Amino acid sequence: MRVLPIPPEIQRLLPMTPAVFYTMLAISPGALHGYAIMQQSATLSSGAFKMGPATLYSTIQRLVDLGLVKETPGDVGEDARRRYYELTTMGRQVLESEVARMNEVVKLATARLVQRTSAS
Amino acid sequence: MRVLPIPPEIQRLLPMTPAVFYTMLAISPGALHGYAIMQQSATLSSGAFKMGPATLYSTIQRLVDLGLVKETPGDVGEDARRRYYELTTMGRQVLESEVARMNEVVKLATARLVQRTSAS
DNA sequence: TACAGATATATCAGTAACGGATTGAGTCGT
DNA sequence: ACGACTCAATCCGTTACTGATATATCTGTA
Repeated sequence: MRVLPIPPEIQRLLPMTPAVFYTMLAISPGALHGYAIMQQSATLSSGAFKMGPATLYSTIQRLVDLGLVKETPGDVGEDARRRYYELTTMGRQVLESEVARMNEVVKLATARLVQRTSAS
Repeated sequence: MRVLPIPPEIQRLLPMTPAVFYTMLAISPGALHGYAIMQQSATLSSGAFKMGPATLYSTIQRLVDLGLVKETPGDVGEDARRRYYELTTMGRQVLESEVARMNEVVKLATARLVQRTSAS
């Protein structure tokens, strides 16, 4: 399987902020419209992360500009207001690389949190 | 082992931004001074995350104000400029809860990234 | 003891990201 | 045809981040 190199302007947004990460994670199995992305983000984080509409739409716009997300037509006969977004191939790779980084960090942090010294 | 509940004003900063997370992770095994925190953050992220001094010191100040980090005296006879910071008990709990969240998300995301649909 | 270079803290000014509130329009049940 | 909900979108203020820069101190070395 071929993996394109991630260009530097994309590298700059790694590690991802929570808004970027949950937005991309929400649409990773398939296209979703904005409102659904908001709801999915809350669900995926067990309610810990609630994105407002301003954050959502500005984040989507940024990701589209960067070529990580693209708009796609929804099914015919559906709510005409809905605008669907999905990951591009590069978007998927970037998300995968972010998940890999998080996986490393979690292992590292788990080990680190054992060797405690002092605190108050 | 007793675990204090995390107050709502702290919950608001979860999920953590990269700057907050790496700062806290850097000092999790024991107190470090600012400059060392900067270097550790870069090391812990394999060079992916490089914090400038402005981000570092404003982040530290915020964490001190929130009671997650406190300044502690360094060893005598050391470089007098150095100011050391360590996690408070609450800070450690918050970091632990963030790591737990990340662990969940990684599992969830790994599963999600398998069930791919389409992309370009 | 003077100098160079690395270490270390700190702030400034600007930008990027975020968040709450709100608007407005379309959908659906009754 | 009314009200409740869904959905996209933007306004405006705040928070967080960044690069550049300033200032001082420490360490080695010649």
